[in-house]
Amino acid sequence: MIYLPIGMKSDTTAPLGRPRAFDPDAALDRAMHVFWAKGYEGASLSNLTRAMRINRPSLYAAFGNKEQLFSKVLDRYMNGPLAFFGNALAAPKARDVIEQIFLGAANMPSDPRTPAGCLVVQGALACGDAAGSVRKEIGARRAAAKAALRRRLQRAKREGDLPPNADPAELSHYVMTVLHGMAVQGADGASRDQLRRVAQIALRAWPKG
Amino acid sequence: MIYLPIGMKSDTTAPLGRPRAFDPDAALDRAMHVFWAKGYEGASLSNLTRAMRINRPSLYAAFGNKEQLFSKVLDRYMNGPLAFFGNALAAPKARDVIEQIFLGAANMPSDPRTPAGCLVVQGALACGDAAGSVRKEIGARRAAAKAALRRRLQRAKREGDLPPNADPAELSHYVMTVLHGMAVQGADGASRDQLRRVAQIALRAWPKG
DNA sequence: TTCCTTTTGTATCGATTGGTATAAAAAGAT
DNA sequence: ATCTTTTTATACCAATCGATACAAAAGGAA
Repeated sequence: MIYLPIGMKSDTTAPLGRPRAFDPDAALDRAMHVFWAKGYEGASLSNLTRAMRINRPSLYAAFGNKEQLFSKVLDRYMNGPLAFFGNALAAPKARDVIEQIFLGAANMPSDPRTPAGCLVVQGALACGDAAGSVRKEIGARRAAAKAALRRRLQRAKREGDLPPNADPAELSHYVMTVLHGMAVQGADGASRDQLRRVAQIALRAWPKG
Repeated sequence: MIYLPIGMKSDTTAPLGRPRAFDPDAALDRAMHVFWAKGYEGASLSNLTRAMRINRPSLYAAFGNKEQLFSKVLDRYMNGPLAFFGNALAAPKARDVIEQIFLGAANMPSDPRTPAGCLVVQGALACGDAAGSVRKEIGARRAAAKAALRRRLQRAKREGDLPPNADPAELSHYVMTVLHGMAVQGADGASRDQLRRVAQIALRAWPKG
């Protein structure tokens, strides 16, 4: 047995066994589109494998099962189409944070090849008992986003970026409400311009400097 | 053959054949709760018949099939839990219309025996191909509600109840966005008070005077 | 009673669901 | 070349899906 220096050669060589014939990330992207368009329950394994261009055993070997595949797709969705949310939190002023969040959501229907609406909203809002854990996980993602926004607004209040009578918890609740509502409008086919106008009106509710 | 005077006796006598052992409206209410909690796809025929306390052939004889049952449930839902929407349109001033709509939505989680969220939002937002027509119908209901609100706001503008620069179409779009967002919050377990506070903030976006 | 009509309960239909057993194929290791 | 390891493809599994066939049951009409 020879102990190789860490990260010199062993991790650049091909792993043992027959190599994969597909790119897992590309397959995840295709699975994301199916879940996005049909929801967790509406997406069957036949739908998924056909879109991912792999067969069932490959899917189970690479991603576990349908539920774990959905979870990995969710991770990819948060870091992809929903990355604008985390980026917006880095804006210097609270109002810019909100504006970026609203405009980011309004820009989602920009890619016509992308399904309408938001995976985190329409993926598993109401579902059967078998999908209960998926429903809880997707709800936890929504709750985490709201909590991150609330913390950002709490910071803004400490910095004097929000009026003393402003309530970060209530404001974050309002912003998430508009955001989720825009997701439903998007699922109904609302255009980017329509969503932008809604965002503009929603911003009027924001507390004045 | 004897021609009876219309509405005198023939419609008060029991119809031919074995009488029904269940109340169709009560069965519809029970089906509504199942669809409301699990969505169209997540509600199986076994779920439905167990809750409705009838067996499959009775369901098909009385309501057609699953899709037609859902449609009848939707009608009942619009005239029941969602009646506050149509009532709100009758308010004399536009701002009161919106306030009643928001507060009516906020009051929906008042009955703890009732499922969380809104059937018209979470019933079939994203679903498989088999439920495509249901998805279209439920989307048409949302569009009809938005159109009714838009017409009400157009009337308000004609009556001088809205500023000249206000756009009824955009405002109705905004109100529906908040409304649908509140439905998602409700599905996530938001309380009546939380939704009321959101409604209060959302009202700040309404055009002044 | 003897029809006639409708509902009820049981048992089942073919199709589809998520998930696997199995063996051939494709690579590196020895 | 042979062994090992992993992935591929085919075929299949039990369970559940929405939907029905069938006959017994329950009423009014004659």
